Amino acid sequence: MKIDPSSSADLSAQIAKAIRDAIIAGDLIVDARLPSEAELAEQFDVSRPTVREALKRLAAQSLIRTQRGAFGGAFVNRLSFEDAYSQQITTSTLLLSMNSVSFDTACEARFALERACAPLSAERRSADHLATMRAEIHRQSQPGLTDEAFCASDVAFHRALVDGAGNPVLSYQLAGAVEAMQPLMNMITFTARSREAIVALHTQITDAIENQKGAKAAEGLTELEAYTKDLAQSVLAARARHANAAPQAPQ
Amino acid sequence: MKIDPSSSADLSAQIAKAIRDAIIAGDLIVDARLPSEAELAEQFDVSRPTVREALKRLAAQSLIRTQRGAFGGAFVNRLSFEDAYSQQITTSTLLLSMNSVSFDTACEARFALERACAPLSAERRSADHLATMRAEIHRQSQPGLTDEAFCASDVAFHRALVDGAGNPVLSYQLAGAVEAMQPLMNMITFTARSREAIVALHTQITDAIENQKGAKAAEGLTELEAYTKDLAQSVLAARARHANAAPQAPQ
DNA sequence: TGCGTTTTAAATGTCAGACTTTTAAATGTC
DNA sequence: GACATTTAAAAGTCTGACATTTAAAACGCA
Repeated sequence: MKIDPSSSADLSAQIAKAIRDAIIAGDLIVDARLPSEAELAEQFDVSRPTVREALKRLAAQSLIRTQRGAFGGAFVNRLSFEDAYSQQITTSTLLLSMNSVSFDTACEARFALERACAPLSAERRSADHLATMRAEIHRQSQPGLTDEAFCASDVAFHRALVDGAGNPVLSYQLAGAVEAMQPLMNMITFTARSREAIVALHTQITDAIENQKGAKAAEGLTELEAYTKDLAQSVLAARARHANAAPQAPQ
Repeated sequence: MKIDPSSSADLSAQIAKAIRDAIIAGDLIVDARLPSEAELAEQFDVSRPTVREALKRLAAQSLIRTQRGAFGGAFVNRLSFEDAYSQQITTSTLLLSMNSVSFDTACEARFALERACAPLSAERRSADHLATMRAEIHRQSQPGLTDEAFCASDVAFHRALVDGAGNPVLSYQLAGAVEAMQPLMNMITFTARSREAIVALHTQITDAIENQKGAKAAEGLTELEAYTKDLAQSVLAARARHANAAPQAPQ
């Protein structure tokens, strides 16, 4: 584990990279204790604050955890699925919001991935997953529901569908795709009418999953994708018309 | 943007969270300049090293970039697809290596996701993507290729297949699934015989993509998945037999 | 006036040393 | 042996300083 003193990069970044590489290469196994900050400072020939900055970088990626007190220190963290989920969601959300990705592109990706889960989910879904899906559909039919709550329930429904496949790796990958769409979905105002159609499609999909008809569930998802895209398009068109009819002064 | 001084959590973690939330909420837009470290220290009523640790946490997630010099500082970073790719790959790789995910589970997830791209790729693939796929197949048929080079070429082939769908969000999501498998794939020794079969399946998939037969390409991927799983199973079985025949002393 | 050079100030990067707080092991006491 | 006390190690934090980088401002020269 060495750093290049002639490099122009931040020392803390170099040190973080050296340690990260050691973890990825397996030189530092899970729960292994890193040397103390003072020892690392001596090893890399830098000051303790610099080492600390490097360690904070690793902590931000959940690669290490720190513990205070005697026999404390920095330990290689076992990256849990939960940690990976939330990182995935943060990254995906920011990626979508910062890169002017079109609604259609994001929507297409999300439903394509979700269709990949459908056959597995149809094969393996437990009573639990089905119950969750039914419960969320029921919630979505409640008239007084806010748009935010409807979207949250929508996410929960699709999460249950994905989790039904019983493959944690798949669930992890899909977490970003499904959850990161929520802010985009929130931009669409759901009328009572559109909610009805979505609930109908959700029911159709759930029925297919329950009857272990993977292909039929995938079809339902395709219909839902088409409907969502149409909805978004009409909302955007209406917004554009409104902007033309009553133009706002540019900010 | 406030922190809770009574919280037991690290100050730098709290500060990082406050800034991260502001970015996600859109209060800090892309390329906006954060206050200088000294100003942030005053705002949050902490010292500059503490602020720096918080900023390094954000830098580790590519949320900000820093620039030295007058009128430098920390700026909200536009999370590029490239940055998102590499984070995705790092996270996925560590997740698989640290959580005793079975080869079958990872393999299933990867091919399920890849099948989701097949119809889109068949519809939209450019000459470029097809050329890349053919070139990688050709490389894979070279007899002198090392196992590492074969695996790298395999990844490149599948990347081209995924990129052929022309959906950057999909490419981003798949990056982790495909690349993170490489270390697991490397554990399997490819004999000349198995390479032949894989090249044949790759050719079959490429032909289907070229002829815009998405379903046929998906079938090819299913066959490839089955073949890969079989291969892994036989390798593991052979390894277990060997271990029984000539048991190693436990470490 | 206009262009190139130099100066300067603001900001990050780094260091040294000190103090605080937490924690668990070691020690002592009943 | 169980419980309280001491102690030392380590992270967390602060202060203050210096080094380095960088772009804008000031300056000088033609």
